[in-house]
Amino acid sequence: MTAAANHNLTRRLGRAGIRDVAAAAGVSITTVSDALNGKGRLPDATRLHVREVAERLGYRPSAAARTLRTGRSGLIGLTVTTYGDEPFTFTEFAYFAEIVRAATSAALDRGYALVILPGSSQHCVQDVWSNVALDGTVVIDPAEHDPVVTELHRQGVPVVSDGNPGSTPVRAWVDNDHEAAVLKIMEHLTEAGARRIGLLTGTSTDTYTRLSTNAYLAWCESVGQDPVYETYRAHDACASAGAADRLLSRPDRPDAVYGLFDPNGTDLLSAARRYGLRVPDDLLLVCCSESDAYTATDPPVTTLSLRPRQIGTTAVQLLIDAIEGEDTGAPLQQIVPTELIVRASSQRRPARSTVSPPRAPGRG
Amino acid sequence: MTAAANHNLTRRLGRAGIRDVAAAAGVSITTVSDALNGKGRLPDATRLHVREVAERLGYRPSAAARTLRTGRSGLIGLTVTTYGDEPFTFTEFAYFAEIVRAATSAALDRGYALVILPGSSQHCVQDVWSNVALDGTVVIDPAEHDPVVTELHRQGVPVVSDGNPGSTPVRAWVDNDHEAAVLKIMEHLTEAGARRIGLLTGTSTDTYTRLSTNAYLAWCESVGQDPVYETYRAHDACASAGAADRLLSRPDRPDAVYGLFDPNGTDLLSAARRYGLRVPDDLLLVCCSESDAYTATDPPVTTLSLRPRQIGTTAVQLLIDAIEGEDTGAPLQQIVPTELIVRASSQRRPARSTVSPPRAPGRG
DNA sequence: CGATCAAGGAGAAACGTATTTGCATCGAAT
DNA sequence: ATTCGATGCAAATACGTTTCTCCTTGATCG
Repeated sequence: MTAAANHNLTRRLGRAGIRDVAAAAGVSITTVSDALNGKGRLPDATRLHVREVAERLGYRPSAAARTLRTGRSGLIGLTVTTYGDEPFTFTEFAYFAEIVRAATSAALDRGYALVILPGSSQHCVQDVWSNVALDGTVVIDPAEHDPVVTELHRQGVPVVSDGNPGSTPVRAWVDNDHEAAVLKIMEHLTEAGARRIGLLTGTSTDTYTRLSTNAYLAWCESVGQDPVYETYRAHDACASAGAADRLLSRPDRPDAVYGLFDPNGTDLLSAARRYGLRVPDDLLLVCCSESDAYTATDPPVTTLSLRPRQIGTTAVQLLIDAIEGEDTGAPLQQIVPTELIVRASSQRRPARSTVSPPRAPGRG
Repeated sequence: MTAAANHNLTRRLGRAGIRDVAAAAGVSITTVSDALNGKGRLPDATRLHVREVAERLGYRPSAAARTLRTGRSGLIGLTVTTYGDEPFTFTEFAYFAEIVRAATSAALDRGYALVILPGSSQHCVQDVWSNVALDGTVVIDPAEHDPVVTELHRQGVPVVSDGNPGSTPVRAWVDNDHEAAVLKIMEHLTEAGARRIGLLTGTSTDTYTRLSTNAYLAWCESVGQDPVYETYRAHDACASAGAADRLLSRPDRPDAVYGLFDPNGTDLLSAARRYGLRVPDDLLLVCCSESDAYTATDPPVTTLSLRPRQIGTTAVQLLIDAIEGEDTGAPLQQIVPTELIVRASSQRRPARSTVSPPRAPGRG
């Protein structure tokens, strides 16, 4: 009597295991495993027979057991900074949502599933993180010496980051060239006739804010313009409007503005309306956003897209390459180009049909 | 010599396991497990000592082993219908994104992680689904006799659905009352002065479309209005504009329209512009959308929100209750109320300050 | 003084799979 | 006729936990 047959007598409950299949097919566990996974040397007859029996019994291999045995779970993590209770920052919502969407898709395409995990600041981090077996993780915008990344690295879990990881040890990373993006926008506005370009930026010290602001300052220096900018707490949903207002009420009011964050566009638009400034005639406007809301504003606003879909996809590709040990020769650092979507707000003399006529200043 | 100590001699590679901790602490494996999990009856001294040793060794329990042993993975699935390569339908993007966001958050709050999985139509479904051990799954908008749900049910995995599951066997479900929502909108438009209300609806047979359309037809019957509606393939990104155009070019042109899908708002707006119709003066407009783009259109458009955040949260709550066997007494079917966000497009005489003056019809 | 009991902890059996090793059998080659 | 390699499959082991059972040791009580 085989072990499988013996086992078969002892239990009748629960779902069918590999042992049940072996018993039912009259073969050993090994043979079942080999037949189902296409390994070993078995004649086609055996293979087919085993598969047929497995099918009939509705056998599904236990993911947990397989993971334990092979050390591979087929799961990759994605951590998104959480503020308060909600994952994803509100203001960067469309950006994160697109990344998640693209990353999920890219992972599924290669047979992996994606798990969304909380960022370092969560309370019950330890719990949830250590309760799931990950083959690798994508970390969005890791802080310098990020504890999550450090821990993962210690455990030998490959990490790919979105955003320059600094000295944090990651396998690869992907990012935009934020300096180049700012320069592109400055050039665009200049060509559209801007004389003094202002910036709406944040107070936080994350890489994106820092690099972009510095690029702006450097550009100012290079063209001999005095910097004109206002900062605000970018993660405070209400603060944007105030900053926009401050920027446009300055004595040295700019005739063009670039806003680094998503809500800046609408807030600048309504501030401009309050001060009787026509866009784009009196004020050129660009903001960084993934939202399609700016196709329908009055006027439509030129936006800079950071291409979150490509970022998500690329990060996952790099991660899975690392997991599977495929040295694809792809550079370990990939730069995703940004995309400037030019709309009416940054063109001085566009086709006028869709642009509102000048109107008297009123209370917005 | 204990088994743990014995083991300690034999292996020196890889990460620390529970055995290594036991050996280093001079206790048995059982004691380590109990100490770390707060079980068994141990004096605080032992507990502390074990924890300290575990910490020093950087011990992290293997999620796979724990899952295998306990039968619980701490993972819940979320399946989102995928079209082509991308998960989430484009037109319903904001809706799905909000559900995912809220579901993720709700899951994390209760110590679970969320895995996004492909819908039934994917090619490699079998692979990815059976490679991850799930404690339960939220299925969005399951089809009648959905194969994924059926299979999960067979495996004893609890399922909660968003949308009436019909005869598909789920543990609980959550949905909006789509009929009530349509009636609410009809009343709102009527109060705003609408005489003939039109509908922009889809050709597909999913529950949402069907229920909403039928509710509209029933309402027409009850008030004695001839139905005025156009249908289009709602998942075709470009088709909406054509349908909006058709609806407004009819001889029996409605003086108010409700659009069932997200893009309908902007498309109706530009169609109205093309035909020289002022919104809201000549045409009242409401559409179902989660996008905040409609706060910034000209004029802002009244939207119906299906409250995807509450849907996602509730679905996850119900699912985890089912997983943990907590009969909270909560009804197994929960209705999430919809929210009508009234903006200028459906108010005949609003505060006019932000509304554009009438303009001559032009080519949009 | 022997029996009872509680505290503290050790042993060992699962959980369900993948994999390594090894045992037969059989045809062909020496 | 013996050896040999190839073929088809079974047994056993390991993956790292959790948990059930049981053992030991002092202390308490009748």
